[in-house]
Amino acid sequence: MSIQTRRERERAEREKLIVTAARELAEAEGWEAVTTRRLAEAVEYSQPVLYSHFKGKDAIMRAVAVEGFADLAEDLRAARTTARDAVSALAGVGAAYAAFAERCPALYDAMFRQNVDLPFATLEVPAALRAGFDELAEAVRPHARGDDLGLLTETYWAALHGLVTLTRGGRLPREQHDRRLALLLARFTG
Amino acid sequence: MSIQTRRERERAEREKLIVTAARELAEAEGWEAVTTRRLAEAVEYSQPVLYSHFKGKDAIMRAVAVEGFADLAEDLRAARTTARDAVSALAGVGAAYAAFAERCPALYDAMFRQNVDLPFATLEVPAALRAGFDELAEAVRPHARGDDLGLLTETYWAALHGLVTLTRGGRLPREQHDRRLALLLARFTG
DNA sequence: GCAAAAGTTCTAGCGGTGCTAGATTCGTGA
DNA sequence: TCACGAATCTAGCACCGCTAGAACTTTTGC
Repeated sequence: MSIQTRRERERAEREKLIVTAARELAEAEGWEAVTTRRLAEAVEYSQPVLYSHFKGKDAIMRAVAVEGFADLAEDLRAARTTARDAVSALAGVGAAYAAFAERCPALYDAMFRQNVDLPFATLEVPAALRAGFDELAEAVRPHARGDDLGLLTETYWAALHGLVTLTRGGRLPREQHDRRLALLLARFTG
Repeated sequence: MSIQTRRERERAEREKLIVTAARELAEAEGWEAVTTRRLAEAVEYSQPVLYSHFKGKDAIMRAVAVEGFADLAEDLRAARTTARDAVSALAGVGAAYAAFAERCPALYDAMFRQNVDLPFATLEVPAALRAGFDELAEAVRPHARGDDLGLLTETYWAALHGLVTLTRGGRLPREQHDRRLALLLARFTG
């Protein structure tokens, strides 16, 4: 049992190394710079090793995304629990969400912009994702009035996502970003 | 002057042909299927001809996007002008926007998801883009209350964009799409 | 009318991509 | 010590965006 477990441990460590290297390279130079050759060089293995861990490049991006869900959930939780009242809680999670996207653009892309099919609707991965969504939902709850909480949270999330992605794509001028967040907040807090 | 103008006309026609072929191929099989080789084959010219019209593949996508701005503006205008009242006008442009994104996903991607720098903030291209934004703004105006109209319109637009992209990326279940639009509407009409 | 010049389009190829088959090296158990 | 099985690498496939230079066509000057 010893040799086998050591091997499995080493394998897991190397997998983690790949994911971390991919994330760092993506954050430093964008996902288009994350090629299998450069990634293999970064972890000091040959390309085929990547494929013994992941089915392909998309699967690596997905693994990076899953890491990100946990980070985001943490940020949102911190923002919500330190807020004084219901309004500032919703404002806080909104600002935290936008700040996360700003701070880790490549990670955010892997999580929410990648076209590849993440198991969003399934039960497997989304533990951390679900946690993040629940944080949003708790912040939204006091302002739900009669509306369906899940749907309203999804709508608030979508609005944040839209603001974040349009701003980063150069479609919205960054200067007024905070004012747009404030407008959104006002409409959701009534 | 005759020969010269005929040449220019033929050149313009071929350019139009390239853009149309790119748009159709993208809509049929997605942008990842639009390679310079396949596109050249579709217009029955060799690859380098594409580069005598456009600087590169990104420039072709941009040309497709510009076409789309005009189409979208038209849809939004139709939706707004046929609405009975201020609330149904805002609902109408929202639904029209979402329908456009649903009907022409590849075109929508070129317009609003592509990372390449479209001159959004400049004065050159955005005639049609500006027209579309103005339609949104006119629909938002009656619900602006004291808020800055431009910023509020941008916020509404971003919310629509978020709903549309998250839904298409599989992040939000499509079934409840209309209910989310309704919730967004309710929050913006107060 | 015809060769030279100008302009246009093509063939062929560069360096890169994601991915993989088959050779090779390595740690392991008899 | 050595044969075996697993882990890893080398080398290569088909494709990508893009371009230099050859080949062809059209226009021009005589």
